[in-house]
Amino acid sequence: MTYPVFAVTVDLVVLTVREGGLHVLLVRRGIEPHLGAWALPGGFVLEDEDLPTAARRELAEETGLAGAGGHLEQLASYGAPDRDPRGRVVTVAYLALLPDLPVPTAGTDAAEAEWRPVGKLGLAFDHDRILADGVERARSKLEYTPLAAAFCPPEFTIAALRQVYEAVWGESLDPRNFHRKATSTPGFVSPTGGSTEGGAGRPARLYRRGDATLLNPPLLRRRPGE
Amino acid sequence: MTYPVFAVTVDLVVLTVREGGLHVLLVRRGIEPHLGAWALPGGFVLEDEDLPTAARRELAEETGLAGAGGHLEQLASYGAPDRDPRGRVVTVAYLALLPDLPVPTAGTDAAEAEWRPVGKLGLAFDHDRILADGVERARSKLEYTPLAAAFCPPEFTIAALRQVYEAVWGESLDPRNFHRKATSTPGFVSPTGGSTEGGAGRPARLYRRGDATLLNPPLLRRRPGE
DNA sequence: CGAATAGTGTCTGTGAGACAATATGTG
DNA sequence: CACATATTGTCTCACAGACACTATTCG
Repeated sequence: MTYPVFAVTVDLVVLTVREGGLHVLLVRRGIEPHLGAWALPGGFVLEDEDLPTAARRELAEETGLAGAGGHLEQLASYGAPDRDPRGRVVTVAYLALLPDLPVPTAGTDAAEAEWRPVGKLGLAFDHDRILADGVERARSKLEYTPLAAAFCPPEFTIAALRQVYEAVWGESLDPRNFHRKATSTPGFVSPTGGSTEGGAGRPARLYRRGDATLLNPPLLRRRPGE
Repeated sequence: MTYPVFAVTVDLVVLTVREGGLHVLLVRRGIEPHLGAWALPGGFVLEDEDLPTAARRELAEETGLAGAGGHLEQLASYGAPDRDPRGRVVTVAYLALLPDLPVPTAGTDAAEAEWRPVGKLGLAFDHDRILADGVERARSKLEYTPLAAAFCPPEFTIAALRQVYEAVWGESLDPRNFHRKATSTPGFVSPTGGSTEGGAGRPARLYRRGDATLLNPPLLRRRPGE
């Protein structure tokens, strides 16, 4: 008895916060199918390569940045029979959260790459769906984990952390209550001792990411209409 | 340029609550590799078959039960190069939550099938890891979703629902506080109007699953040592 | 009635959210 | 000093958890 043959790819939902909004890294496809369309970065899993390894390799190739302080996790897999005209292709999607970084370099298969605000983007394949799943995952994870810090540089202010929440959730939070919550939740952030300088207003203390993996208690977003 | 060829399987973490504990459905393998070892039920994805379709088909084949009131969702994918000696096999694991049902019938590839309490089981392939991920997912989901009802028959009592939580989380909950919480959280359960009869003590009202997809506020478990 | 289980009421502590007040920089 | 931003304090309400109490059935 024989079984169908598949190709396996990894696709990346690479998110960052810039200009007050959540942005995703897209590449313009340089090969068929969907030549010229925008798509999530990704590529085939190689012989003898594990899935997380493939994801990290693609991330490095497409962004030129080896997960500098960011976060990478598996999102979900997609394998509808007609999702790729070349044949049966199952893609394992990964979600990456990165600090705001210079415009990425295009990879081998990609003619161009750029950050785009998340939304209805008309991407190649089933990438709109994958992006939507990734954004929803990121929104949820900010509630229960300290991952918002993955969007920040190694040292950051409480205000910067709050702006991450505001950008990802698309709602504004009270700076005073957020400050108290962030600094009092065990393991969320830890002070570096340093402060900002040169800006307007009182200097802010700097923090780095704490050692907790789960926020307790969580930081729940407002649930619209429930 | 050519790319590696994979086989794709779906494996199922099928959980139920029986005898006060969380149990997983295992099959004894009837073919190589790992002939005779216990493993999660699963099989190859067929030509022209979507991943959720394959998962539902395997669930029906291995349990003889077409998701009667239960719940099925994708868990994660596993694709280490050496996870299957036959070659590159990526498996997409699905998590199924079912009410307690009669002992399942063995499927085509399985010599036997039975419910086993979850724990360290020494399963074939990387199935111990997959099982652990599935159990952890189930534990988390009970906090934020009304999925505990997927472990119950269509109509159930609040006490039965509480026993699901106690079994999955492995801790005991105050029946009175749980009752108030379950009945006051919007969309968690809705009364059928009926009651139990014949048992000891006051009859309990019957409920069915509510229409909420997310519990608000959530029902948080005790976090050990955080 | 007594045992058993279902369901309600009350109290207390914690934390979220609204918002006043204070601290400490820059121009 | 005026202004801007950071940080702390106070008040109130909602809810979790502890637990007394009432309700309803069976034997």
